[in-house]
Amino acid sequence: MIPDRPLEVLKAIVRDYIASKEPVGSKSLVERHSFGVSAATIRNDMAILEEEELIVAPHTSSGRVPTDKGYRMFVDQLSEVKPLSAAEKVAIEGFLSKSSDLDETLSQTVRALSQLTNQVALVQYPSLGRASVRHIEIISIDDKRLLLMLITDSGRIQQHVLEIPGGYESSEVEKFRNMLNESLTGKGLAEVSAIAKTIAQTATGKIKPLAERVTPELLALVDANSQEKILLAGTSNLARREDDFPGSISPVLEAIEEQVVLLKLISEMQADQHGVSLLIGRENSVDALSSTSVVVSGYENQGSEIARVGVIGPTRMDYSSNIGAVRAVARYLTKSLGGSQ
Amino acid sequence: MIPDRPLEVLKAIVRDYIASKEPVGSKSLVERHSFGVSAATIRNDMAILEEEELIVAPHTSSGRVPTDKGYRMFVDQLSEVKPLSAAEKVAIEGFLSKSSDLDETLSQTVRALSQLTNQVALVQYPSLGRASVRHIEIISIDDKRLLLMLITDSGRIQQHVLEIPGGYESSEVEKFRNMLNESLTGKGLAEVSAIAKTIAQTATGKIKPLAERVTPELLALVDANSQEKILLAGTSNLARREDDFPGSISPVLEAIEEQVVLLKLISEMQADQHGVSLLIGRENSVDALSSTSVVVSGYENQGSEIARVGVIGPTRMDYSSNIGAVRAVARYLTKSLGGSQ
DNA sequence: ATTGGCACTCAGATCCATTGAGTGCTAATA
DNA sequence: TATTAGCACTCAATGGATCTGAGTGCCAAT
Repeated sequence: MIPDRPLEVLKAIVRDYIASKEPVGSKSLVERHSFGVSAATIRNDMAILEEEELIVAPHTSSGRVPTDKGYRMFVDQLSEVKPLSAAEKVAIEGFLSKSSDLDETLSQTVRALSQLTNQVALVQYPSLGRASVRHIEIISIDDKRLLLMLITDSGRIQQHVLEIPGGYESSEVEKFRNMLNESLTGKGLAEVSAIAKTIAQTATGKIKPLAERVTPELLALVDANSQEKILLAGTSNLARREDDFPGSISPVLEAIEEQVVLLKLISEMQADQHGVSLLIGRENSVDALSSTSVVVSGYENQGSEIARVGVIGPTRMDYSSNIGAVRAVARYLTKSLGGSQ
Repeated sequence: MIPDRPLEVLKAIVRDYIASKEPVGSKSLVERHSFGVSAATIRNDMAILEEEELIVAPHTSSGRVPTDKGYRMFVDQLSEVKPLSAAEKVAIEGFLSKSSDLDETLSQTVRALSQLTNQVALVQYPSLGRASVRHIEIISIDDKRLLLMLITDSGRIQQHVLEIPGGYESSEVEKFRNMLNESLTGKGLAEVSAIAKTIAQTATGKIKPLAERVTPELLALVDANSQEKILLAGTSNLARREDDFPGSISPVLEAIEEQVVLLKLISEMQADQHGVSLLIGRENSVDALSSTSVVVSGYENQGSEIARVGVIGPTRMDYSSNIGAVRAVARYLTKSLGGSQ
């Protein structure tokens, strides 16, 4: 275990390094913080930290820089996160309280979070999981085309236009729609597939061709709905911190645009203390993101987590305030969804 | 007017500079192209070009670099654009032929274009303009909430969830919906406002409160529909060309994230030759975009342009192939919309 | 356990000379 | 008149060489 003062030294190093981006040395450390001991003593402490691979020297006899492990220890020690300022709270409320529309709410949220943190913000759409069918609608667009809609209880709406080359009769559509809703409303998305197939098979008469045409599309919608989706905002915030990335930022941006990878990443993260979960540097498995950290939290609807929201930025980030912001936004989001659901 | 050979020299300079990013000098010019004259002669020609501010020397006695004006002259001289390769055509077809859903089509398009050009691609959602109402739908979500939908003939679907605190009766909703559709279907979005208000005013009895609640939301939808929207893809392509931007890329990325600005920009562009329109460098009014060029084309539905699609990249871009790609994608998009509309 | 002292290290800044691609000009040439 | 060869000149970039200073590690003294 690491003794007390060395731990304090680590914290000081992390804070100073985050603030200055300069490797921090024993002397500047004693100058800026009042440890009550000499630089030589601090050096001894730093030797311990280096031994533990919590800090590292970029080159022989230069200041030290925290390692991923160092950052990790730092955030794990973080007993309290920086609360939002009143102004920030007002800003969030203003952003989120306006709409009862899921799409709008999420896109406003992600923008708010990116502005709040000056990082790239991301929010995951509520997906499959425990989502269930709230309503299925089939709307006639013209004589040959229908609009099929699936609304889930998480508020997500998915639609698809399909063509019926031979046309259709609206009474049949009506009948079929009612059949679908009667047997599917309230059912979990996972169950939809089996039930819908049964309906399609048992359909008779004029409805049969319609059912055969619509059912696969409905399943596709369910699929699309269970397909994860992410909203991003503030990519330029990453670019503004160019020098925090060794070579070029472009691989980082590429990785972030790659939604599949990101989704996998944030889905696998487990919330720890503060209800927030984070991956620091190489703790995540994506190579291009090895000098970024990800901070996410879950947001809830009806008491259970439905998706995640967070930020991604350089490892050298202000963890305390980012954790605070992510947590706060996640809560507001939960509240905002709860209110309108 | 500029004589023939100097013009050829300009073209050669642009091409070489685009390829190498190095200021190009008279000697390398005669080496790489067969002008049949000596370097000294080329130097004289270059003096003319410099006089006309078509090229400029980054520092005294270095090679020359095209100015915005030089690029402009270059593209205006461009008699034919690079056609897509067979492979590229196949790629586009593969991308676009899959869906009849506007959202999907556009998002696939923008991704295809960004991959094709290795630039940031953008596509504008069809908006107001000549769009008209195809259908209005009101769907009951639960006993206190309705989903209001507006479908335009451009295929754009806009929806909004609204709460009716006091609940509603489905027969009234039905009746009101029919009223709306009867008077609004086929009408231009611009006319909707007036008509809807009349309906709301003439509504009587039980429908009245419903009408009063729904109408403003409907207008908001029309508004949202006329509100321009842009889809972006491939931002990391810009980052990959970092060195083409003097200071840092981050202001460029910021400007691109600023949809309002971008929209204004591309809306004001007038198609010239090739059915494609471009802004080179400072020809656009956005300061942060002074070292980028924008290439856009319109795509059509039912014979008239409904929105635009294009790319944005460093001034030092391969205009020929980008123009070709944008034009091709715009055509495919028109075709793809036409086919399913 | 802490500290003052000291020799040592090394990245980064500064200075300088060299190099070479490129220019502009002039006088000769076709 | 248009082209060219020749030449002096410019200047960014390159590559040492040197200097500087923040910072280290270690040791002997407290």
